[in-house]
Amino acid sequence: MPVTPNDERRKAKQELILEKSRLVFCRKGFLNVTMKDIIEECGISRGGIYLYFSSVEELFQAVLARRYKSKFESIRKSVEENMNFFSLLDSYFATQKQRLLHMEDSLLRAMYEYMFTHQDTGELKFRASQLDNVRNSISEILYLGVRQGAIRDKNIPVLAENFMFVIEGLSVLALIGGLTEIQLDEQFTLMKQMLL
Amino acid sequence: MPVTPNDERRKAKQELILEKSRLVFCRKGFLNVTMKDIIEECGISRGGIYLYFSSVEELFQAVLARRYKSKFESIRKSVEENMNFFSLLDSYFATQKQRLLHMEDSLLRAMYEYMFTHQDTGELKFRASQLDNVRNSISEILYLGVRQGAIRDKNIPVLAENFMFVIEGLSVLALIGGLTEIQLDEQFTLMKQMLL
Amino acid sequence: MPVTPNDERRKAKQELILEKSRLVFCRKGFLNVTMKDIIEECGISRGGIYLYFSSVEELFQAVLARRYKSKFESIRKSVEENMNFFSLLDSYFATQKQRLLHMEDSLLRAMYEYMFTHQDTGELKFRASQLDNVRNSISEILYLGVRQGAIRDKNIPVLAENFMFVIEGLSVLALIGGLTEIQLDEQFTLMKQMLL
Amino acid sequence: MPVTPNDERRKAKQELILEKSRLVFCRKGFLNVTMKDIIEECGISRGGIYLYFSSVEELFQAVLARRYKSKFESIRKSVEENMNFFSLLDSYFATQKQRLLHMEDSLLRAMYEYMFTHQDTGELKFRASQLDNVRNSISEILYLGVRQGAIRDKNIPVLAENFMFVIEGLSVLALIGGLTEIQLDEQFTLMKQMLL
DNA sequence: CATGAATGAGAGTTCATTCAT
DNA sequence: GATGAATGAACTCTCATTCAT
Repeated sequence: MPVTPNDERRKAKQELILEKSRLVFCRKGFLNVTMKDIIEECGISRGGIYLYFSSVEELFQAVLARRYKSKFESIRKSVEENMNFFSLLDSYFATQKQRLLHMEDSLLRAMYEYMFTHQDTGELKFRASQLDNVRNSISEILYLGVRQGAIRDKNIPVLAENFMFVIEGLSVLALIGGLTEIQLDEQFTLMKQMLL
Repeated sequence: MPVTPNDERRKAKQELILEKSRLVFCRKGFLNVTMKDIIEECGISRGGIYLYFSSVEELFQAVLARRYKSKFESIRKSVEENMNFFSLLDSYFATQKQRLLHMEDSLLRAMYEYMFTHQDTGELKFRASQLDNVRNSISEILYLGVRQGAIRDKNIPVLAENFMFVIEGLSVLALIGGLTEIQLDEQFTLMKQMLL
Repeated sequence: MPVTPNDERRKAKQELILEKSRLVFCRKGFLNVTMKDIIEECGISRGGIYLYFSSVEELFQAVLARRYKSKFESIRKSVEENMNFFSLLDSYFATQKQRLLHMEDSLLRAMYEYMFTHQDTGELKFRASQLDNVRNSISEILYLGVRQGAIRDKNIPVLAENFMFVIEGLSVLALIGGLTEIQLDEQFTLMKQMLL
Repeated sequence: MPVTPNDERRKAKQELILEKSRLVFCRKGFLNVTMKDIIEECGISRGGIYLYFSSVEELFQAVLARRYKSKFESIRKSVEENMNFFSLLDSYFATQKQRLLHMEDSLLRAMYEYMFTHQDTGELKFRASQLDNVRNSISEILYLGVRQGAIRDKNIPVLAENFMFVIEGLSVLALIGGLTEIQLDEQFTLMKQMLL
């Protein structure tokens, strides 16, 4: 709920709030976060937060928006630059591996909590669109492989979606704390085998 | 929770509470359920519920425990009876399909909500053990296929785990409302192809 | 917001709350009254009041309803019993005089505050209907006088309304503290002269 | 409120604030007006208003003071000029009628709200003095009628006060939305009859 | 003088949990 | 055992007022 425009200090403060809030959401998820948590982390006053965000929901959406703004840009870029398929695939898997092994820094838990409790309000399109992004990214990578002759053009969309589902499943297991590096490697290896 | 034994009425009442509560959890998930919802559905008094369960958490755990007690029994039985592999696999996929297309009757949403908000308390082993069950069930089915010569014995554990992850991913998408029957069929078809 | 019916203790407590609240409304008007004032006067807990009334508004309406339930009954009765016109008129004026000279025990200030701040919500019909009652009471008294031949049947409705307006004006002055007994007597005397 | 003199800009700004505030008070009454409403209507800054008025109360008092400064001047003038009594009376009633039928442009609602919530502070003498003005104005008009031989010199003070009360009663009804033009005309007609 | 970001007291409301009956 | 009235901690949100710039 911005009150007045054109102010750099405002922007800076907003940025501070978003960053501090992100830490809170990573630590506590979404549902257990109260405005009190936010203001304590930000060192701001009880009423002050409302000058920037009028609810935890709005704040969380802003945190997500900021976070995932340009996450899939680099992949697209690599594809356009016709990077070597296997390198790109390995790089993609490596990135996912990093993410999955360090869930404590991730907003994913918060996002799930947000999703499941906001089913009715239609605001969960956010996560759906994120999944779209994942699928599209994988899809682009696979089509790159096809163009480079590295893999056969056999049902790429379904394959991409399969990888997306596996990664989502891995994410859930990671969140509940039962995912090992070995399991991860096994799955990524299997996925690569599926391409041949 | 007093444990005065030899009281059938107590058992019956407990059962009633669990069944009614299950309906509530299916309808509202876990986090939006209050004691009021429970007691209203059960027609029990506000204080009375505490004679059986001392918190919504405990109640939910009991509901889950009752629910998933003998869910994987039939698969084990079919395996022991050396049922035809492809029939069993199709049957398993059909069961999953039913479940995934009718999430409104399912406790899954509630379970996710419970999981994500109870990370710290170590009580999320429950879901982990459920995933174990899924993996083991699939694993048993696949080894049946191997024994019947229907598929090759190639990395069955990893394959079973892969299927588990895919199903978990499908579940998430089902919960956020973006899963179609076509997507489901595509994935199940793909999984079958992977076996050959 | 009653939760359960048939309970005498509930009725008694409700009655207690209404009576204590009335005192608060007399003392502080309507607008400056908070739930805190109410619970402190009632010796009830913060949440407890919501078991009976879900807002100060609802509480105030209940106080009014209880208060003015059978206020105009006695007049009607006297009219039906064909009481002597001048006695009834004097009695009516005496009652009003008592009321106007002891505004500190009256809900009138609270009612004005309620009225003026609830113009839009259509709930101010309450005061309008009270004014109706005043007018009707006066009207009945005057027509009694006509029937007894004490006064002429000359424009009774307008006259009754005039008296109502004068009394309303007197009430306002009483509330702002500028009304003397002499002024009152002068006006009542004048009104009587108007009838001849 | 600093009183740095010899500053015309200050005077002008103060005047602007008073006029804009008056509009707000007419529109929203007194109690629902916040400093935010004022500063938005005035286009002044949040802190700036405090350079001129240190509270909504003070501001409202100033608005009233400005408003009713010379309201009764014209009547006095007409009386001094020995204007025809019946013309002046009709003119006075016509003015009142206009006011009573267009309460939405009036500060009266705001004034009542102010009065009733500021009983203790002794600042409600303001309205009392306004009523004095009304009574005095009517009184002067009636004495003019006596001097012109149009009416008898019979209890003019009490009669004037009676008219004042009726008008006050009419005002209240007008404010709660139940006053019709017919009722008004009836009362004004009745008042004229009382003079004969 | 003027600004508007920041403050913090305090209002309303909900709900798990207790305890006299 | 069973009841449900009562509790009070915790939460969200508003707004008059202050103060560094």
